[in-house]
Amino acid sequence: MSELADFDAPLPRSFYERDVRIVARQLLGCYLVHRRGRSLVGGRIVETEAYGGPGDPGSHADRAPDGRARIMFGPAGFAYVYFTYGMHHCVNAVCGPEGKGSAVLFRALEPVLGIEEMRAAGAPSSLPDAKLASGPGRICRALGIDKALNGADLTAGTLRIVPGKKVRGIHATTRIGLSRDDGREWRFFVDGPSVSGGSRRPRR
DNA sequence: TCTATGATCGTA
DNA sequence: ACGATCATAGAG
Repeated sequence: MSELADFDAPLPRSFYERDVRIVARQLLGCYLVHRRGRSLVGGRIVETEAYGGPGDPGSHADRAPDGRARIMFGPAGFAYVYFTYGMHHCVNAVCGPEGKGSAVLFRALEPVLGIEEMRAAGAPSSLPDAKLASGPGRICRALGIDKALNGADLTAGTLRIVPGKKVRGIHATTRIGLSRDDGREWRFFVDGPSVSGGSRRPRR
């Protein structure tokens, strides 16, 4: 994987076991990579959102802790993958101490590895390469992530996060697309063409 | 059981 | 601005 850090040296579990806001910021610049057969598909993380446990009205963990979000209450460093709007998957990394119920949602990647595979996964031909993983649903479509990866160990399985270069110029805004929220600025991104561009997106 | 809705995206 | 499309949550 050439200029990238090694797929065989993923972030350790201790990285995820800290406050979800710290982890969300430090994940920027790291690489989310999925090994599919012989090939690697992934990119540089440029946008994340932090979700707290009970008490964060925007978090799935605030609603039904024994439902789909129960994986959020388990140990850190595992994937929480859910299906929404009848057609999209979204992927998170469980963070914080076990039982806290917090996680980081991956919202956008800058495509780096397996760009041909990303495009073949059903992206509209009008989408430029930079936008192939721009948005939580697009990340999962581009990398081939679905509920089969719910609960997967991000430190050892086929879906991993590997360290990258430290980033500067992190912006913080309110989170996108929530019906219940309290305005906390827990969305983090670094400027660039791969940042998601939904119609409800707050400006910098 | 039944119904409403969503941490979205593509097209108009 | 709207429709797709279905698992989940909340109501009855």
